[in-house]
Amino acid sequence: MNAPQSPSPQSTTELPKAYQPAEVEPVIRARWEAASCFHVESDPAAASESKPPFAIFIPPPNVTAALHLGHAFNNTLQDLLTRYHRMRGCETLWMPGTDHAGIATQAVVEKRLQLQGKRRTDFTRGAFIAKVQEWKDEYEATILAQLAAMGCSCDFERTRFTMDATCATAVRHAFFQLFADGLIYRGKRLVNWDPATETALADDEVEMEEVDGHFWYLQYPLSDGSGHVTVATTRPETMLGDTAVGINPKDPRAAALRGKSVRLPIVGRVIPIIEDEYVVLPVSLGGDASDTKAQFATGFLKVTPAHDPNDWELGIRHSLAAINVMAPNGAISDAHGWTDVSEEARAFVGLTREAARKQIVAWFKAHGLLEEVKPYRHSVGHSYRSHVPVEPYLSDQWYVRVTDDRLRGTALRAMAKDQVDGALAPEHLTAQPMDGDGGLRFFPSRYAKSFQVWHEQLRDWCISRQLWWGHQIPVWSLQGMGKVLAKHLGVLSALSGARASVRATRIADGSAIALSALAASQEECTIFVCLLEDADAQSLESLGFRRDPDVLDTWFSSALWPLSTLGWPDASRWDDMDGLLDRFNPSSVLCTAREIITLWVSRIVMFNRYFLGRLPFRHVFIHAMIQDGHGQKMSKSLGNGVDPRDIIHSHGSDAMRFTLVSIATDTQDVRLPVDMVDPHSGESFTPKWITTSAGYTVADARQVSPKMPGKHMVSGYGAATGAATPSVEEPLARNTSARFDLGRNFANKLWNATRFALSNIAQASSDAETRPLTLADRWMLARLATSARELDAAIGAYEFHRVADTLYGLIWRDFCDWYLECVKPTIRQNKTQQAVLATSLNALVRLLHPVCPFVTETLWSSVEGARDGRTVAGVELSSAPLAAVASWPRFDAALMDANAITQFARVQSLVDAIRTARGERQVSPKRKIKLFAPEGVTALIRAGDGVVETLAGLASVESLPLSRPLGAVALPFEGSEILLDELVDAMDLGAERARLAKLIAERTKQATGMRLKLENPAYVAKAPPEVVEETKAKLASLDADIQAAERALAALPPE
RNA sequence: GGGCGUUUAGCUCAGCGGUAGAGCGUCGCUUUUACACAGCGAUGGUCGCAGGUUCGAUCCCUGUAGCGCCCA
Repeated sequence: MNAPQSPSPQSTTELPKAYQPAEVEPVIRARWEAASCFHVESDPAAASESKPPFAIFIPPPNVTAALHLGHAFNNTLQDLLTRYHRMRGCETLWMPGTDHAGIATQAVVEKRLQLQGKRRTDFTRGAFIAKVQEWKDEYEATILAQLAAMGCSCDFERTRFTMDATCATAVRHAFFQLFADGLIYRGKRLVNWDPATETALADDEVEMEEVDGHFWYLQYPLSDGSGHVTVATTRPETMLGDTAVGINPKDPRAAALRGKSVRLPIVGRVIPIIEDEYVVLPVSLGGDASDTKAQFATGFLKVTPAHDPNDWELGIRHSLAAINVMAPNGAISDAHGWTDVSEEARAFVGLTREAARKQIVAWFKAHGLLEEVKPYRHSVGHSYRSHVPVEPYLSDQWYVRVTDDRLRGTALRAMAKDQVDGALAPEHLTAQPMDGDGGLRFFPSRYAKSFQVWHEQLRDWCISRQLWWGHQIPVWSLQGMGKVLAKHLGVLSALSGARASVRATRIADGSAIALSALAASQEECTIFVCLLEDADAQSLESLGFRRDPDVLDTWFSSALWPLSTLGWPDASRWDDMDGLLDRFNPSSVLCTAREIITLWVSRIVMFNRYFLGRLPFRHVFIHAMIQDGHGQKMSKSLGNGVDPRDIIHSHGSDAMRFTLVSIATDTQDVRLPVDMVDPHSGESFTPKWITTSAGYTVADARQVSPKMPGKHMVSGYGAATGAATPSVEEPLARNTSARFDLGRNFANKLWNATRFALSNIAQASSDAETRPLTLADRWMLARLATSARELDAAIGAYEFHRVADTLYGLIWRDFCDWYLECVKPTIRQNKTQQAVLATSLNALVRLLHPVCPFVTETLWSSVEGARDGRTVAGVELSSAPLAAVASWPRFDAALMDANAITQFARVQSLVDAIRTARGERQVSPKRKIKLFAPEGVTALIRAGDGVVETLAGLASVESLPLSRPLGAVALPFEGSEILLDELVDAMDLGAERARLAKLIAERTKQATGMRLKLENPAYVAKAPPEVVEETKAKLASLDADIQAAERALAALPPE
């Protein structure tokens, strides 16, 4: 860090009347940047002061698009934690960066090319990647600018990107090690295939959608001509690849059909009838009537192993062929494994799957083999990217064997013991105990279950993607007869085992073959070579080896984020990274949303533990998802996502942050009603909503200016869908939301309170004296101390709305509404009080800083200056050049003066009672009144050092006179009667009677409730004694109040 | 079909065993030199519904309905 600058005392006249975030924020950001105060040094000596480490890795946002309010929420909470721990004296690192988001980013770039009539394949791979890179550069810059605008205290000098050299090196090393350790394999499997983008999708990239479809009932003739069976299918087009018909062995018809076969229509293929428990029995034959499938089933199942995951399993059990009848684009094809194409079938080759479905159904109908068609609503997997139905597709893919105990087991064993539901299965516990076992904790705890269940149901992870944008798989392969391939082994052995890992498989069934057995093999085989360095590729390629064209699933690189960003596996290769891995991994907490638990959290835990033997983080904090005002997730395609810069523009960064913190409860979702800002008038308004065909409520693409009906604007929905194009005449409207008024008003309140406090301290009288602490002083210090404790507890529990509530109550309610009002008459003469005020203000600014860094930093130098020479014993506030590096205030326990808190609460209720009496009668604040009260109350008022007189507008306080003054208003207070005289010129006797009668009725109702309770012997016997005592005390107080009110009523002159 | 969450003042949400709170909104009063992005006061709720446990339920349990998300 740079040398601290001494705070320059600012005269309060420099502070404008209202807080102007737009003017201040860039200045403050520059100040932080100049001080480099968010950067951690790599030099291990810098960490030698035994500062505890605190680290957060940002969930790297996709470079697909700019950040929306969901990200703002996520990052605000991370920044709160980061700034808080920095102030607490931790060595603090918040690692920023972005994610390349393979499919999503490639898709947006391809979409953009499509508008120009071009396709990805019109370019070379390198040229296309360059285009994606341009997009990435633009959005990465946008995202980083957004983070900075939000005030995020990231170590921006360390910003990483999942495809930069540092991360790429980590990815390469991780892949190599997993490959060498046998945890990566190549498999022919059914994958979730997106025929539009022609790539495999992970399970979690598939979205289930309800679709209105049909069950078609197709007759397949028995090959011996003895009849037919009827299969029910939702996907008739796949029948071209059928290789069996299944029947349940419990089906009474099974015995008669045993050993028989069917001649597949159109194709002519003769396929067996097989028996398997999996086949659903129709309801008529004893099937489960509550199972929809049983209601539609015929008992005969067409089995298409190459086009259905369940059929694939059946195929393995019954050794059936898997015949793939589709091309990667989803069209019927005879070029991808289908060889017995009949003349009749040839007509269908080349049709899209949709067309093929129609024509095959038509064929069956035309040939009298379509028995029936029934409508059927069912859920169908769709690509989360292209939104077309996903095709189960047979292809060669790379997998990570995450089901291995070395991965899944370590992730499960990492869970905190008390968060594990039940007991972990023995197969997850076979590995040796590892550092970090039981050390992973979820907040809120219920999310631990999602983590656990996901792992228990885990399947191997398909990591290859048929894309160009991403980390290309570092495996080179060559096919050929085993003994021919064996000739290359000499060259391969020249590559050291530390640089290359070699494996061979048989093409026929994909089974492994030992390299030593290759020379004797007559079979067609493939040699796979995984290289650690590209430098070795040339020698392989000269032998005819070719690199796998696919890239890795984005999550593979994301999963390495806490490793790769710190230079793993070898930090010495990079500048300024020595020692970081050991200091900041494990990190402290991961902050993210629940949708990421499976995609990301799980995989980071597995990888970090596998490669480093450590937890990547100790805590996982899952926050709510921000929805729009209609309960819909903010999404790019709907354009209902709000750019945080819009909110910063309308309300300021601190306002946005404070409001976001205040809505961070532990629920799953928070709704944020969104308004629009008219670019023509600058006024915000509620846009005109429409409902899309998919049922979403969105702001209509074009909106009319509410103030200038001739003018129009474009909504986010309009821009996102292309339904309207923003122009100079019709600009894109910014969003805003009245919810952020809370934060804006709050920041402004602090601003003005500070102006006021500073001016009073600055204009202190020359004859000001040192005096004992007043009740209000002691109370304010006690409130600060207890609030600081509450903030520590709330942050420690990741219950952030409690942070906002506590700060709001402390600053607005306690400090502004009460303390400042209390000290107004005395502050200029009372040196002690000036010290309390300066100290309180200073502590408040520190306590608020993690939530509202800009306004607090702006006020910092003035507030620090005002404290100069004025400190209060028991409050520890070490001086600092910037709020960002100031210490978190510490308060001696002795300051938590319970007596001051109780007594001040009595003062407050007395003031409230008098104010209510004034308010009810609309008495001007200028009018000073007289109070007559019994000794207990006047003692309290004396203890308040003038506070009651000031706040309640009292001219005098006197003992109760023997005779009640005419026109005095009586109030019950703490069971006795107090009189307000000269409150009104003429008493409205009727209103007075009504008020007292209403008061008596209310208290009597309450008292009756208490009395009934106390008359219940079970209550007195079983309720805790202190609760019973409390009830008795309350009842006594109510009764006294009632009596006082009755006396007052009786004393009113007759009408 | 399984899991999770949610239903509390007009709106957005806290509270989660001792007969209900906040912010905004609404309605009064106040332009009193910190703040009208304000102050003071008021109005407003049979805490989704039905059972149960308990001396006592908005809070715990069971059932039920609506809404939302995740997984199959």
